Amino acid sequence: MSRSGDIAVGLNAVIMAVTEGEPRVLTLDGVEPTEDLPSLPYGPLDAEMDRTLELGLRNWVRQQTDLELGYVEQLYTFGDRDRDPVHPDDGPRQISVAYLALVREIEAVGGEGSQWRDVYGFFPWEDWREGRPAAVEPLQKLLREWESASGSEEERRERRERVELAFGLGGAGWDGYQVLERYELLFQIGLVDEAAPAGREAERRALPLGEPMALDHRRILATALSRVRGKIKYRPVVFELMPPLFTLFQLQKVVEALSGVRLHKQNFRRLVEKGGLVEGTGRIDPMTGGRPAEMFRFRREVLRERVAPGLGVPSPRPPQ
Amino acid sequence: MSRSGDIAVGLNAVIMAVTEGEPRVLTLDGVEPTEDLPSLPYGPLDAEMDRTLELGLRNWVRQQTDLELGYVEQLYTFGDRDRDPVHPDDGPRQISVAYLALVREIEAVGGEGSQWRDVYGFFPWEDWREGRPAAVEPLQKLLREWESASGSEEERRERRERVELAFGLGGAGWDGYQVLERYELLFQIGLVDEAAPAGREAERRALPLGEPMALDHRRILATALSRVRGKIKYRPVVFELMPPLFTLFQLQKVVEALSGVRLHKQNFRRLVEKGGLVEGTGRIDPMTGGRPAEMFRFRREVLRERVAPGLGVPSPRPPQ
DNA sequence: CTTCTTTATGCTCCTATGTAGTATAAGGCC
DNA sequence: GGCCTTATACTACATAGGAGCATAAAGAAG
Repeated sequence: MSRSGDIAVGLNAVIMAVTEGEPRVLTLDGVEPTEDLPSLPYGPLDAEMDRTLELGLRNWVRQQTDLELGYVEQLYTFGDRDRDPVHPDDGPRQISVAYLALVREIEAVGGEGSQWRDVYGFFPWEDWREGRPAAVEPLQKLLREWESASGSEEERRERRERVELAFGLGGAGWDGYQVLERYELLFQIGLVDEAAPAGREAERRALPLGEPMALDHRRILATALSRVRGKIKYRPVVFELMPPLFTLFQLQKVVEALSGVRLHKQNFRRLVEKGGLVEGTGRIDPMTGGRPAEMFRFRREVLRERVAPGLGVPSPRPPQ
Repeated sequence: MSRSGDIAVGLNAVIMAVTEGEPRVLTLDGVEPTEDLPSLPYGPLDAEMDRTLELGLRNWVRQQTDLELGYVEQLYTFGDRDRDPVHPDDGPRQISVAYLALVREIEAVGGEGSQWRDVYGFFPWEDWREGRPAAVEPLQKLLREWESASGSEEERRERRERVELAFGLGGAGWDGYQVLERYELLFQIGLVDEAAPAGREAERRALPLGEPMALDHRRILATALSRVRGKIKYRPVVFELMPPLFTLFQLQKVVEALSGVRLHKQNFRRLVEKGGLVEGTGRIDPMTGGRPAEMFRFRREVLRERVAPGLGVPSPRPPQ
């Protein structure tokens, strides 16, 4: 493996938490060469010091933010030459290996400029908890226009397929898992700020297209949200985001926050209890409203008992 | 992202096909510094020429093997400092981004030294099509010994949990998806050739531990098999491995080959037909034995109609 | 103290899906 | 024709997932 050209390897971290019912991501503001856009924390790989990529990540996250990461998994490696269309390539080729980390609640975060931000501030169209988000309708209209604005019949069909797949316009409903596909489609069409900041400002400003991020960081965040939504179904990763004791309703709220849909309360309870994912402790919650709720804890043993313990999210069935 | 130390970025390809009912992987023999062990094809990233990592991969695969890749997805990025315990680190830090590619049948492969090999030759314990593989029993016995061979109570419990999780010794059955976890466990225990070639030869030779590969390539292959087995459930990737027309039985054999388990014939048929994954063409197969079978083709439209079209593999329920 | 509101919890019904077995069809071969 | 093989159809049964109703237990309002 010899090297052709100059290459720099960096590590990106998508650090997520859910607080007060909102999924949050840790961002840095203004520390980048990319003006004032929020960015994901990242650092270079220290080829000599870091024995593994993941350890390297943990190290500089600890240094920069005083955060001790628990659950960490590798997400994806981004290495396109033109990762930042605004500032074209100069200097060494940037490869960055992105990681997803889940932390419980919002722990003390040191480091100047680091800040928790709502994930759905970057993807307003992904939050279906209060019904169809306002962003979806106008987006779908624009996508339909883009479909028909193509020259060849062949390309029109291709476009149509992509749009229907990503935005659930075909027979299939909206698939919460396809966060990345949707973002990339919007990016490619040039609707998203990062894509073409010089054009179509008026059109864009009229739409709820979400806050932009530096470089391709919003793409990385989309990848992270896709992964979390997928993984929650067959691995008990939610519990990485929960305190040791929690009520079933709190747990449900966290799952809803991540998956972006409302869940049926009774069925959710049945799912986690009969699935052996949690066990009751006699204790009672200091309450929120009505009848007090029991506090539960995660049952680690479930990992040994079941093949794919997770929290299924209802597959959005096609309307009708 | 400045750089500390010297780093080289390479691209690895796990190119899989299924022929005559066996999953195969394209390997190179003897072109490596690592003696005669088979290795996965790989090449350096050309920082100047390759616009994206995936295009870079496609380029040198085409050059080296005359193979035009269709379906390609990124697998994982390997960057541990000691990826090859036998030949300790010297020279630049090696990062390699591994990709999974699925090709139909065995197409003409140019390039000297390239060769298709059975995947289960590297992981004999993963093929449960003919019932429990011979490798499993002795392996489980050794794993149990390793469990109890620990000093502290705490560590013993940890080991037990890992073993039960990976090898289905707890209440949960064998999970076909955990290929990587199983390989890493065997590696860590030192049972696998790549791990400690100087020790325990006698013990190892008595066991069906699979052929070794160069460097950490067997780990990469394990990652690929995990991914394929997982993905097959919710995406119609099998069809990347099929010819345009096929009988349902042929399709079933390919799914069985990848997932490593036998499937119920009638139910499989119902699954793919009622799931809208395929459509019959009036044509009849030139046969194999009994009654002639109808030829089917993949229905691309299913992507638009269903959220997660795939071929569920029965979850191995705990015996009793 | 009673009533209302709120949240927690228990239970039932229904449908989709998954699993397994049985029966019939349509070829080749003796 | 009888017998082999494989394909295809249909049926019975268990279970998981979805939606709704009913009851329980707290605080707040009157």
